[in-house]
Amino acid sequence: MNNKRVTSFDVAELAGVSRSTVSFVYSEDKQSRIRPETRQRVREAAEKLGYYPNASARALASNQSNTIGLIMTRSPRYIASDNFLPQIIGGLLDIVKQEQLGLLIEWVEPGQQMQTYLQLSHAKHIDGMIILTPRFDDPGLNALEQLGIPCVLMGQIPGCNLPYVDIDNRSSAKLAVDYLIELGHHQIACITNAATAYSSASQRLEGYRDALKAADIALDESLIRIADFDAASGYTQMKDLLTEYPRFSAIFVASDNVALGALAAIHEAGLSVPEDISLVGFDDIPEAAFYYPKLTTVHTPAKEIAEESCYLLMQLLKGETPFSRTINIPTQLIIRDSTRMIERSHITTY
Amino acid sequence: MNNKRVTSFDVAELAGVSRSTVSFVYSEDKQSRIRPETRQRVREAAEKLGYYPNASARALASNQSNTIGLIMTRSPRYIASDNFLPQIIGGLLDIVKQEQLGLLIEWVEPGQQMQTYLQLSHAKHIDGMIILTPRFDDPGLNALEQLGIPCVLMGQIPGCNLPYVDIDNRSSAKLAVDYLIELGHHQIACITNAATAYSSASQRLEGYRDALKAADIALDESLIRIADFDAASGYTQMKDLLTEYPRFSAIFVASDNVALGALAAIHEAGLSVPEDISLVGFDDIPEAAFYYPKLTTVHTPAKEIAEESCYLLMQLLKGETPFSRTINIPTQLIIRDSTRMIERSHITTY
DNA sequence: AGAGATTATTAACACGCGTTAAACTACAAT
DNA sequence: ATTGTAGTTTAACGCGTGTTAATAATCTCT
Repeated sequence: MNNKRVTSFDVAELAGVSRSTVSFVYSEDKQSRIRPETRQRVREAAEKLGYYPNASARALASNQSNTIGLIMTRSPRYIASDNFLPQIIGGLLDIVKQEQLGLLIEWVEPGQQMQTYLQLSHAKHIDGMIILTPRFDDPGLNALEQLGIPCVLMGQIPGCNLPYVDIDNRSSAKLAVDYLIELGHHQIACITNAATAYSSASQRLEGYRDALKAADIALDESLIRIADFDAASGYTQMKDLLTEYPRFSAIFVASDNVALGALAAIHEAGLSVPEDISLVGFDDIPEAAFYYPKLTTVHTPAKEIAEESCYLLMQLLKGETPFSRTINIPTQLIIRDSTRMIERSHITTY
Repeated sequence: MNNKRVTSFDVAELAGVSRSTVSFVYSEDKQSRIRPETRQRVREAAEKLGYYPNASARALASNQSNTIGLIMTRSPRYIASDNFLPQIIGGLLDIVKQEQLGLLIEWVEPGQQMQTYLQLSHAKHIDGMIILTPRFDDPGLNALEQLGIPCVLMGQIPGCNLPYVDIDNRSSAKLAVDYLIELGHHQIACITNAATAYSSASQRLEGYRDALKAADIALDESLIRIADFDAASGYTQMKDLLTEYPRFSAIFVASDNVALGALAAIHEAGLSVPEDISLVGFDDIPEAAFYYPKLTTVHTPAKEIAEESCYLLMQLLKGETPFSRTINIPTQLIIRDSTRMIERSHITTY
């Protein structure tokens, strides 16, 4: 670095105007106040000097950082193997670029939520935040709600009045299991996508229960396993299920990531999908269409969720009252090759 | 928001000290200057008032934002289906949290690189940046180099003197193809991980060429296909390869993501891996061990790469001269189930 | 041409904190 | 008591920009 930083003062000097004028040129909304030829002169001077407005100074003076935060509620270890995440990030990056915003990524440790949220919002490094996969047991959410900090949840927490964008996990899961039942399956296992402290996990599990109930199938708790976001956990849980309690002809795995592991365990046991076991996943991550077999799964429009969350947050930031503080994105069951009608031989009598 | 923001002035007042003292308490390095009991009083006052130092003001005054940027060189569409990315982000998040830094994510449009880099660094929203998968044809890199902006490449560009952290793509790829040759394969196809403008793609392709050359196998250009990061492109390219030129017994796919699509195309053609075609991937993403069949692939320590990049950048930020400005992380061939000795019947004579 | 109305520009303060150099305190040594 | 000294604290300035209220320039209309 040889030469000093270029400030708006230098630009003003070169353009023969005052610093305020330069500032006005750079705040888009009031452009009408500046005569076009003056603005042109300022822009040229800025270009010549290589002037870029200092973000920190702007943030300090205007009290907004033009940056939003994406807050994740799990540790990096689980972030590293989440194939749903890139879709969210991609979706956000798209909008954020259009809107000239920055995107800051953070994660919170369980037990530190309250402090982290408060710090993030008060430090004003970010103007607002999007919280990915919120947890029931997060005491920080109440604080956010009471303090009225701009915030959008990606996922819904019952009893929490924060704005959110989500799919209807429960009915979507029911849809998936309904389909298995429709194919003639009665003994249907379930592996969750994550610990039930995560709202999406417990809601999907509820949907599974709903479907069984609606079809008058007795719930067998031993057919339920809890996974942990990634394929490895799906593998473990499926293996366990197959050795402990192998009497099921179909399974609902509440996350494609987890389903990949489950598939591996099934193959390893010498069984095949869908011949021996029908499997329905959840999320429809881009890879699901290329798994072996191609996954029947619930399509979750990740990009849309990201976009809606972002727009909703932006409305809150502008102080506008959004049309609705809660947005539900419809899902859709995608039928591919991992499911089929039950074989006669699989039907066990009670 | 009912009450005004709490500033260091308020804390100072309540603690009965001056604002400077508060500031000293919050800058760790000079804590020795403040008497423990005074510091205690300040901390208590801060706690009572709910004081959090304003990030923008700090950044402005100290000329450092304590935030680093992760810059991606492709569009959100390709970010959304990159399963290598979460590992990088997870790795960075880990370090960044320990070091109390922020992580800002950005992407650059081709053609806008120069401007984007300059803006990012001059606006001082970030102190330095990590550029993921740099491209040969990126004119912005020169600018970064000449201006001496703190920056680390994740990936190496020949002729570019910016600090980097990378694996040896070329020799790693050679290793993979050597293994196929060792198994008796002579007709070996290749699908790249991305366009050859990305250094990793062209380097891996070079490694493929090296291996063939070393084994005196004539290079057949028609066995080479260019993919585009994701499974979909792998599927397309493989399908094309199988219809256009089906005479190969093995294939090197320079990315596990792409390999997943390739596998699907192979299955769809009624062939199987490794019986009909042996396949070696690259990256060893966490899912590779659960693909069907489990992928033989080159393990790329993503977490380590992320960590080393982060540490290297931090050294540059502190003005320290790092032990080495270029770091190479060793890779390792992981042998699983997607490769095997060639069948006699596959050996064609020339 | 001159008063009034409009528009363009500027001066001056504010944003909240880091940091240097100076001022103050307490205490030991003279 | 005075001086010296190390240890604490503070006053005051600067970081680069946004924004308001006031001033200057331009235009409109009679």
